[in-house]
Amino acid sequence: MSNVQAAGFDRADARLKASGVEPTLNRILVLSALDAAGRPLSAGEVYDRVLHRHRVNRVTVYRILDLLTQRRVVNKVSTGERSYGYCAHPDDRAHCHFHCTNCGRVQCIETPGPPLDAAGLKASLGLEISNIDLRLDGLCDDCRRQKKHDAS
Amino acid sequence: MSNVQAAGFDRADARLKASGVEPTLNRILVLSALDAAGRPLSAGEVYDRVLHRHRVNRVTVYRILDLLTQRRVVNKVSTGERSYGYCAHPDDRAHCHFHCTNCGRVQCIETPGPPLDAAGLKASLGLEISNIDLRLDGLCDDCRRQKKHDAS
DNA sequence: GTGCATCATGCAACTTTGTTGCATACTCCA
DNA sequence: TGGAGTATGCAACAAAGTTGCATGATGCAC
Repeated sequence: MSNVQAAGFDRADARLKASGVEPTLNRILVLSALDAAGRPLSAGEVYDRVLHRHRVNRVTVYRILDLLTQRRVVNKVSTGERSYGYCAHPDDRAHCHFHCTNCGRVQCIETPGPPLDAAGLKASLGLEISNIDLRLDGLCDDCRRQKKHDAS
Repeated sequence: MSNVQAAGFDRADARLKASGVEPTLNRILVLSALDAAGRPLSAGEVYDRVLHRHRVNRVTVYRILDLLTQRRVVNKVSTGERSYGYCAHPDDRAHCHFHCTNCGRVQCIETPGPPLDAAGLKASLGLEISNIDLRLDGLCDDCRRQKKHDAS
């Protein structure tokens, strides 16, 4: 195992413990896969990546993702595709997600400031808001270049 | 048929024509179901409502919803649940969606102003953004009251 | 150490949601 | 009338997620 991987495992282990979640091997593998990806992964993608290192059941991955979402270790985010994405963020920096309608890829975008005024919204609506999910759809750089190239 | 229904059909018919979509009976029924609901409906819900008036195939409903989404007659929005929601808005007023994590219901929320600075985001990110999907998760009024009641 | 409770995982079967391919029916226009 | 294009139906399929139950591991009391 490379040092990078080992460090990822340690980090995942620590985050699980800090969140009061028993750091089993499967859970560590799930969390470090998400962490390493740096973008939201679907449950299926997480499953594939964990399976690559260790025999695990699909249902177990779903259960772990549910658990981590509940404990707020990971975020469950809309991807614009059929399934939700899961995304592990090292901190609570303001960010949202960009979904390319052409290639389907989703990436995290760190906005300069909070993209919207959550506190103001909560106050003006009088609703108890626990989570905000913001997704932008459009063409990613690659696809835009590709289309320009095709057109010329 | 009540006058309200008839008016809904006429309105749907007009909107389809205005968007360059052939106003078939199925399409009118789909659009007026969405319009009457006043909140995002899943494809399954739309199917049920249309079926209630007229024999139609499930696939046809999916195809109509896709078509209307493409033509921007309806919005496809994240619901926080397993399936996407479709929502017909009479105009482009700023709005987002609220998803109750307890009962699962989704409602449209018209925000006093645009909830976020779309133009600014587009400019600062340099991405071509065609759609913005903003969802707030939390407890709706009913569920909050219920929980308070249970606790006391 | 033995027995018990609790939790994590595996497995199979199932449900829900959405898609595809192909056939049929309808509409419009030459 | 006939042919092109579009809308719909139907069956089969695929993907994503869930449920119920069995097994295995871990920790604690005795």
